[in-house]
Amino acid sequence: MFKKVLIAEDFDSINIAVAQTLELLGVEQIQYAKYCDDALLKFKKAKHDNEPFDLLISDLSFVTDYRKVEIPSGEKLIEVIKKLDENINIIVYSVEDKSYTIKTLFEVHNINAFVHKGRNSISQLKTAIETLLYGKTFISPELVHALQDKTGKEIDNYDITLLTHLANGIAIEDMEGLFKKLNITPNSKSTIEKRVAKLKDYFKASNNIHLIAITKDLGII
Amino acid sequence: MFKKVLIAEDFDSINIAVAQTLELLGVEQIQYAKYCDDALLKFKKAKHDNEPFDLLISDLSFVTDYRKVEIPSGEKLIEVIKKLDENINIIVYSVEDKSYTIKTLFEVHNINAFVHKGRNSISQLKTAIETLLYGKTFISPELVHALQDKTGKEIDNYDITLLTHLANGIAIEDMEGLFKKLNITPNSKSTIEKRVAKLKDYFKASNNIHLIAITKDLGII
DNA sequence: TTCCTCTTTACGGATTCCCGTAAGGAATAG
DNA sequence: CTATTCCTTACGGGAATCCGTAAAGAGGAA
Repeated sequence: MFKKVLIAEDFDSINIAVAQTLELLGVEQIQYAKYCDDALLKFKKAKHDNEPFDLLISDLSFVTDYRKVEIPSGEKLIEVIKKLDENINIIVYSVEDKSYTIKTLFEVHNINAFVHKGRNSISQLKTAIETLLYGKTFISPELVHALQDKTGKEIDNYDITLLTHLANGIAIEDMEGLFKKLNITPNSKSTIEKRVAKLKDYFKASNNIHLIAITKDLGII
Repeated sequence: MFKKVLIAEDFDSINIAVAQTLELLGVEQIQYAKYCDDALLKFKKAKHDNEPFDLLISDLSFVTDYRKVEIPSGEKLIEVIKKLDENINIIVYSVEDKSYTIKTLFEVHNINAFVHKGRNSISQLKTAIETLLYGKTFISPELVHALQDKTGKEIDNYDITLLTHLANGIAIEDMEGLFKKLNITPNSKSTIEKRVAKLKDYFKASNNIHLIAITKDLGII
């Protein structure tokens, strides 16, 4: 079993549950942090003391509050920690279900497991930990499709920028001028109209209002 | 202290933490349900057995999965349970922070407390429970502002219906016919246009797209 | 009733959206 | 080199929107 585990998670209730789970699994040393910055500090201190963590369990999104932070997200935290310790095991424990994000975590950041917060996530977390001990990777069953799914690959940053400005009340009429000012290309009214039409087609929206409602519901903007 | 508490919450990790908290507070009987439908069943059974719950702690949003459910949300669950037992204490434990939603919960559904899931929500939950024992209501400090927010007071059901259909892609052109079919008055294109204009003015939206984006963000639709 | 006010309808013009077609330009293949 | 393809840009017409004004209807008070 892992000896020393670090939990990075902002919600106190989830911290309690994960810590309890680790205890029941026989983990001897459990530490947790509600901010990524604190997690990094604890990680560095442990490494410096020659008692490094052998497992990190991290959330992805952290609520921003009054406190000013350096590391805003779990993804960034993982990136930083991986640079400091190539061999640490990492489990992401998150509500995230976007295939693009999950794919990036495995393929770019080399995480070992992705456990999807949900109705049975604690037992999945246990399974993930045991799977890691055998040197294998784990992903929640309901998300295995995400690794081969290509949804989201077709929506790029340009689309998201466009949708965001649309949702902020910018008329397509004015989008051309705005994009030119922001140095975003392509920026002709015609191409912008075409791109919006493509998005409407893609999301099966009947008009621009519908499109914004749908993409907001999907959390794309 | 409360004797018998029902938890309605889909995430297992949060269920564990809330149950542990209740135990530490000395609650004797704790039951939990991961689906609203199950929560209602347990509630009815307890009432039928003459051993009713005296407190419900409920989430608001429940992830939909393969299972077909009757009650999709915590709000609906609260509505149903309140009809069966006028006097039950209700704590909503949710990540929700939209003032309209929170205000509705207190003013329409008469909940007793709203605890905002976050970094210190478990201690807030304890405070909420103790506050309820004194017959008072509780809301997380970071959300007290939500209750005095004026937004939503002047928005009636007609507006919400209109906005919802707009968000579903119905053109104003077709709204007149739809409203007549649904026996909603007023239903002339002109009046509908005026109402939409009023809403745009109220929410400071620059066009209909912007309007839908804003009202979706506020949780009105 | 008559006056007054508020709401609902009706109508029209200016603007914007929506959706075609077509031309211009860059990259690639043969 | 030309041919092809893909992307961008230009332009125009019909549809829907946005935003006025004005008329018709509903309800209340005296």
